[in-house]
Amino acid sequence: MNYALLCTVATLRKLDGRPMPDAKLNSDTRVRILDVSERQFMAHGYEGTSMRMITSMAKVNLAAVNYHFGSKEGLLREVFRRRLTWLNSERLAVLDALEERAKGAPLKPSQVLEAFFGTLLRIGEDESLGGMTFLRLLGRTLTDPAEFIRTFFATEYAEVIERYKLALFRAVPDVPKAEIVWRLHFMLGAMSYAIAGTDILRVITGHEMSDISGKEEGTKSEARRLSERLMPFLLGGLRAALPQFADSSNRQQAPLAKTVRSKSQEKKK
Amino acid sequence: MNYALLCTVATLRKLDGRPMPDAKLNSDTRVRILDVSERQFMAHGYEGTSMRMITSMAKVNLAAVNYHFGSKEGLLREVFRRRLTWLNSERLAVLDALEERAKGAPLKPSQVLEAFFGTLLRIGEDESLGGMTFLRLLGRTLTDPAEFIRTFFATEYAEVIERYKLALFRAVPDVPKAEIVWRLHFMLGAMSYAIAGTDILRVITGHEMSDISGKEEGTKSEARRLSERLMPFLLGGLRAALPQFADSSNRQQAPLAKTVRSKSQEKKK
DNA sequence: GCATAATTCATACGTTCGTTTGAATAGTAG
DNA sequence: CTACTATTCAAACGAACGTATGAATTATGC
Repeated sequence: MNYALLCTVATLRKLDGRPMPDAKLNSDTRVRILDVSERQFMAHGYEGTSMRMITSMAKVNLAAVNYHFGSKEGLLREVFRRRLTWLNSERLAVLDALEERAKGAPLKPSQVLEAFFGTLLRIGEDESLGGMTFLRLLGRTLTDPAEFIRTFFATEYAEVIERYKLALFRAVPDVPKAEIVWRLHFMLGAMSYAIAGTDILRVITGHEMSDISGKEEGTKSEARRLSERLMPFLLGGLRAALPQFADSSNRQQAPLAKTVRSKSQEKKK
Repeated sequence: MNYALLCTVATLRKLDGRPMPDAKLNSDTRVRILDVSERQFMAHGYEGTSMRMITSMAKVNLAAVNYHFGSKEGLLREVFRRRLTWLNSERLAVLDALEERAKGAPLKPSQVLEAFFGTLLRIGEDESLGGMTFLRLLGRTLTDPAEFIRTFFATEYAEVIERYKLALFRAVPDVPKAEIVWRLHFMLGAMSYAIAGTDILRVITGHEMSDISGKEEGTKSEARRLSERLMPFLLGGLRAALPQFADSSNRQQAPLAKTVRSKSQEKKK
């Protein structure tokens, strides 16, 4: 399995430590498979995309995927790795630069969010980084229940999340840390979902959005338009007023709508 | 295909218009299949769940699904329909009650959000409405790229979205309508993602969240804890300061982090 | 140019998929 | 009981799945 890796190892041994030429890692076949896979996984999901779809559309032999990536799982991992390594190292670099310039002072919340989400959304403007295709794929895959996908993302994101969590703790000192973690959670969700773009809203109200915003923003990329809307929303949510904790007698506190239970059909015990 | 429906039609004709007895629609086999499917679709996704998983786990014959629901797609639709019809009619009823009580005055933003998201989250507290299992399934399926799923949700949600959109327009008059639609979009995402719960954050920082919040909230349901955190975040995002539109010369306005491009690896043209 | 490694190719393997079929059984109204 | 409908069941269908194999082809180092 994965003969390409075996060959690579052999080559490396012969090259005696010198870095492997990019040509090997960026062969036509490899990138064609990755490009097509990115698009197909985005359009049909991981399980909904077959190797035969990919190989026929990429005009390569059926066995090519297993040769170059070992397995379908290996292919998906590589599809993400080639984008995420850039993204997350860039995120760390941006944060490093900001903190260095701040000379120890806490960053502004907007700076932290801009560094984290702005860097991501820049991918959508740059086709060589994956463009909107990869952004949509990312948004949709973050909620995929498959185990190997979850663990892959967990390890791939661990360092970045940790760094930005700490930066947010310092940037928003008046919000409890646990609350910030929750809100980071929510912000990731708002972003993924907005990016995925498979939602109901676009079907129903999509016209309005593009109509109204289309006046002066015709030249702007989809990613930039999204970013200008998303960042204020995230900032507002991050700095929102704290939830007033109910008094310890937590019965009958419920604001959850139970107003019209009579109107709904009777509940069967 | 779908012999059960054929039988149903025949029965209805014999019953001459009288409502069909519930026993037919709620046979043991039917609900056992639906319950198991709900859980399996949640855990492994639609494509990742096979009919043999479902039927063996529900202890019914393999052909039972096709008999009762016609196809796998029909099964998924029914899994959602039996929960969403309650959810969305309840949402409409709650909104009706609120607007009636307000006597024509605009509702408060918190009321609208509470009606929309609170009603949803109440499902998580009530096992007979689907509980957290269904909430997670819903969150994960909302980003599923499959066409028949998207169109199903679009029609299923159309009326509710339209009503709540109008309510939000009136509740937040100082935010442009197009902006509100975007933010409704973002709020749906934050909620779905938070509900889906397969994210990176829970793996990395899950302990902290439950540690800190676990003092006095041990008795609260998972859905209620989520709701208390989510609603302030959504409110803050909904009412956030408007994005300052860049002047029409939209070049070089970019706040998108391009600070440390030198640090990242050189970009190949 | 020759030997060797790297890649491509056609083909096949063994599974598993969703669905169908026709007979067997359970349920029900007259 | 009888006639009929509704449901369950075991078995099989063809198709599509991910992967493996060994020969053929191309590229590479000396």
